[in-house]
Amino acid sequence: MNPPTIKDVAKASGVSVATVSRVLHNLSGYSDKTKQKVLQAVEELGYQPNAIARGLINKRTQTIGVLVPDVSSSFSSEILHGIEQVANDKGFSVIMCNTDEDGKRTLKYLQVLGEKQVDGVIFTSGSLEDEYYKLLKQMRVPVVLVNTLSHKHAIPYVKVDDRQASYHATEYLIRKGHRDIAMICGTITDAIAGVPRLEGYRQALEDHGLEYMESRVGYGNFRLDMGREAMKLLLDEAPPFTALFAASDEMAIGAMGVALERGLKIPEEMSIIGYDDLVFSRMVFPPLTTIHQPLPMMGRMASEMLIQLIEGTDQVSSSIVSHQLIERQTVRQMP
Amino acid sequence: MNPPTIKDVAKASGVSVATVSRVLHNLSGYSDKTKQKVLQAVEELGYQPNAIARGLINKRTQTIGVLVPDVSSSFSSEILHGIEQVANDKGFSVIMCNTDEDGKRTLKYLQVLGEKQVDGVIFTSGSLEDEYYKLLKQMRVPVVLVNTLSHKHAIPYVKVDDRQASYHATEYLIRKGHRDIAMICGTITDAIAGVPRLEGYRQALEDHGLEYMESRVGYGNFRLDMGREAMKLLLDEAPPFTALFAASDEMAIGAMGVALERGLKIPEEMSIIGYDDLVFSRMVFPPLTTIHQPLPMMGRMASEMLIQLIEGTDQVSSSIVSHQLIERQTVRQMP
DNA sequence: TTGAAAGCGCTAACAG
DNA sequence: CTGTTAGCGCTTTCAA
Repeated sequence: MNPPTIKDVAKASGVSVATVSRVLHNLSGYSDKTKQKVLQAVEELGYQPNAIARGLINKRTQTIGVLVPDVSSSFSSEILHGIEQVANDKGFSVIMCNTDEDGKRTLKYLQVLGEKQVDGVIFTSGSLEDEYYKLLKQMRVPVVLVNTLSHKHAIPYVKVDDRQASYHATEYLIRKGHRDIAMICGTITDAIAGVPRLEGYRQALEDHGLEYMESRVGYGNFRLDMGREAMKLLLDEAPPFTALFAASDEMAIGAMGVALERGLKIPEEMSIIGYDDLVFSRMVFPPLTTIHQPLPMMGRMASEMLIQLIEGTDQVSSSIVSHQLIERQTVRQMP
Repeated sequence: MNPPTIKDVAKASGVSVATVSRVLHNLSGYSDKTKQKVLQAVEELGYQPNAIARGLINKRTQTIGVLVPDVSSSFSSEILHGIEQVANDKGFSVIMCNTDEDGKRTLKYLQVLGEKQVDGVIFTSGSLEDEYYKLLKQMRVPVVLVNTLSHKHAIPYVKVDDRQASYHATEYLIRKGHRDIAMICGTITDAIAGVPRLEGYRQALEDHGLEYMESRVGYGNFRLDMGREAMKLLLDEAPPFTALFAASDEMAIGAMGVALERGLKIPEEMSIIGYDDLVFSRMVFPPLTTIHQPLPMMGRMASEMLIQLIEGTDQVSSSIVSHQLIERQTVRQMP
């Protein structure tokens, strides 16, 4: 048999569907006796409201869509976790969309989210292309950005100040007595996460009277393997350096591996500072000193903002969350 | 204005909604001319079908629910990634539910998934309690299990043979010449992932004429910190050992950290083999030798099975996927 | 080749 | 306090 509907409950309890609906929503307008009857029927039939039917009428699905570049990365999944947490608390489900950083896929997801009538969407990490924006606009639902932002469109976001954080990391190395500091930066075509980090590094160097040397910066894509490659290149071809700032923990750890393989002691002979503070950064040995981004919290904040918007708040303001420098054991104090 | 509906398209193209529906679904029964008109109207209005309304009628939402204990863990998110991938390919969205291994939350999620009329659910890692089963049954949709199984209920699953894999890991250590082998096993109350791994270890020892010593097994909960604690205890109180088998990579890495902190060289003075092969296990230094579980693939398989079931296949068979021993650099060949 | 109409399960006036 | 009814946007007979 088919699952029981509100009609079945009505019949079983001898009242109308309207009344059933009323007691289900705790509205007023029925006697205590009917309430009992209805509740009992609900119980007996094992009735569950149909959220689809409800959504059709309310124009609310209590569902949000979240786009992430790669769920299986620690980075994305920590944010996702935060998002899911508050969404669930506030009665929203999350449809998770793994874009693979692929435009086609992203577009398709947006399309589907639209058709599924999600109440809002959270877009994480990556640049919000015009095409995306167009679709998003078309779906007429609130959007919030996490770990990215749009210069072109006024969309609320949650993000740390990369430039400042990079500056902080570099300056820390300088304070520790390092004067020859290399950097492995992320995708350089990435205006959001790539460029500002490089700038922060450069600025810190200059502010402290240290020369910025193009030959001391390697380029990666934030991932481990590119961190390794960049480190090899740096070690082979750059002017010698005693410290390295990597624009992501993955790259830092990759670089660390290369250094260790070459017999360099960390931090005695090579200091390394990362960026992100992924969960496993404290697991490696020696534990990685890094810039902490409060990923789960950023997810939670985004979720909260989005839901406020959904519930009718006109405006929420973007949030620059503060990073934190976590000292562990990969940076040495120079004599 | 409200988003355009099929009615608007009908009006704009001067035909009935039935006809619009027909061309949208590529059914037969309209002239080429009408088709053009309709398509043009769709285009002009920017019409998007409403999947909610569609779902109400079809009793199909093209959505599945996935329950994971902790998205932010590498373990869960790798499986999730696999699931999402094929789901998306086959036109399904995934609602992700983070249970936190909490019964109440799980129950609530199941409830919501039921109300949202998902077409199926995938349950990962953890024991399928009777209460869960009851709700699942009530929602009348197919279910598949990943990285767990149910002895009580006949539900298809995808899983590696833990006992065998543990045996394999232990035997490998023995082949490498180790005779004093400790183990850190997972939650011992976990009949699915805990006990069998311990048994495999024990069996391997016995089959090779080695004594199984209760004092050489530590207990953890699969997580890093417990791995650390267990290792400390083992190092302090167990009879000396040259090799360790940890029932999860996290614990292996935790144990590795402790060994390293105490000045033990890995693998020269302490060999370690893990279990899972999480992405970061190759990132640590030295890279971890471990039992590989094809997590993303298991996710993909589960997704495929579930969708087959949804599309009407009567039965699918459970799948014991094979593990693989990945030799990296944490196990030493004894002289 | 087309359209009218019933109805999916529910909510929300409106009328008693 | 309670029931009737008109949709929500769509699919699908059934007739034309």
